[in-house]
Amino acid sequence: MTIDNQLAALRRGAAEIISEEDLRKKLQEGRPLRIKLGVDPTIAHVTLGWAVVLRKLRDFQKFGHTACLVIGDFTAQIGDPSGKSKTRPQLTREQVQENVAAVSKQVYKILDPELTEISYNRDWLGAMSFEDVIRLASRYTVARILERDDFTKRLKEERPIAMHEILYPLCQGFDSVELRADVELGGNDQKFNNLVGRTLMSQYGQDPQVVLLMPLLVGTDGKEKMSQSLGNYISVVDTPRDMYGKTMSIPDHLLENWFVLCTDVPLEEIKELVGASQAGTLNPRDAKRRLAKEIVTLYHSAQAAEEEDNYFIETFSKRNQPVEAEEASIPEDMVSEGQVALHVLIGRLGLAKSNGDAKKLIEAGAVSLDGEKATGLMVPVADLKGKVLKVGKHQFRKLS
RNA sequence: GGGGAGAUGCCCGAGUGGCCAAUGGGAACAGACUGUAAAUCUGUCGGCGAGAGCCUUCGCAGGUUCGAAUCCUGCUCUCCCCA
Repeated sequence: MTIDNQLAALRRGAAEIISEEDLRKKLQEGRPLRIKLGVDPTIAHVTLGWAVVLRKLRDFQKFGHTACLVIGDFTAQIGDPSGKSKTRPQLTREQVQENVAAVSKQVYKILDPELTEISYNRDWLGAMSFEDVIRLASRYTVARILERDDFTKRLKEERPIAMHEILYPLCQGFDSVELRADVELGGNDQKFNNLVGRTLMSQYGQDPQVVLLMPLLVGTDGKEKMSQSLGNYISVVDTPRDMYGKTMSIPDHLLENWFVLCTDVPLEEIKELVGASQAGTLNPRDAKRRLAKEIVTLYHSAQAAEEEDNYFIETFSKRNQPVEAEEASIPEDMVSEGQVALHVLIGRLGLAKSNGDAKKLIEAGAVSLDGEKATGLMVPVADLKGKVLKVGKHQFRKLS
């Protein structure tokens, strides 16, 4: 594959490459490049948002380059200074390794393990003496650190900035020095940190890394970036049903963004799909169905995607009872005098946050049995068995 | 070191002794409408309980009072101004 073709593939979806010329030069050297990606050890899921960057990393692997994952077990104590997170407790190496082991199963759904190298930044950051820290800190100025958006904003809003937070970008930058990274990948919000890496590398006499930034994937809520803590995410290990359903629930304006960042559909085709749905010649819903199928195919299978598409049309478009719903049996101890308290049952089945919540849902008309709205709380068991209980828009249980 | 302001429910923000589980907005959830989209309208929005009601919440710990988010004391944290 020619360098131009490689570049084109790597450029797909990228928000910014600093700089493309540098990247070209590095690619021309013909050796396996070291592509760095920082990993937050506190995460439990690989979300589609993170997958955007991982998929880009995989693109590099396809061209024979090495993925260098840096587990930020040291930096996690600080927490990226978004101002939201407080200083977090130090995790033990064991805890971190457990998390990493759990998450790497998901990561390798995307990455090639053969070309992946994992390191922990506590190994070098934790070993630094106070003197080392001072020396590192002297390489950067306060004014430049405060250029970072978060800091500027917090300063203006009179919100606190702790001393250690301003060291965060330096820590991350130093990782690049330690790893001798050729390229650092990141979400667009990592731009500042990654550029610090460039500066520090030159200061330490290294060839500065190329920074490749991917746009942030907007979450299912259509507003915030997809993240675990906001709950607006799809995990790569979500069931095909959830994955498909959540995708269908994203706002239309996300279509293009998601197609480009989450699928391998060629750009020209995406343009057509998006154009047609905007022009009204294609129902945006159908474009979204395509998107949902692509995503399910990627993480499960084409067959699963087909099945979920059918299920979706049958259950939601045609509003039929689901053909197959998860079975749930009514616990014996809940039956008294032949009656069952419906809200308690819903609570017990985990379909609502609490019994009180379940009661409110019933009052709001969000609960139905075989399509009939439930009204009372006490229901004879006989009227429940064999019926499909629906709670909210998409939770179904076949009672037995 | 000195002076001033502040900490309220998921978030923002009212509330200065009883009518406060706490106005309002946002978020969230649900209903209608739809395409599990958007917009709009409606309802819910601390927990438990069939219910009466009970329990927990207004930075933390004590105190005053029949009664405190509201008053007093101590503590913790944050911001601003001066040095």
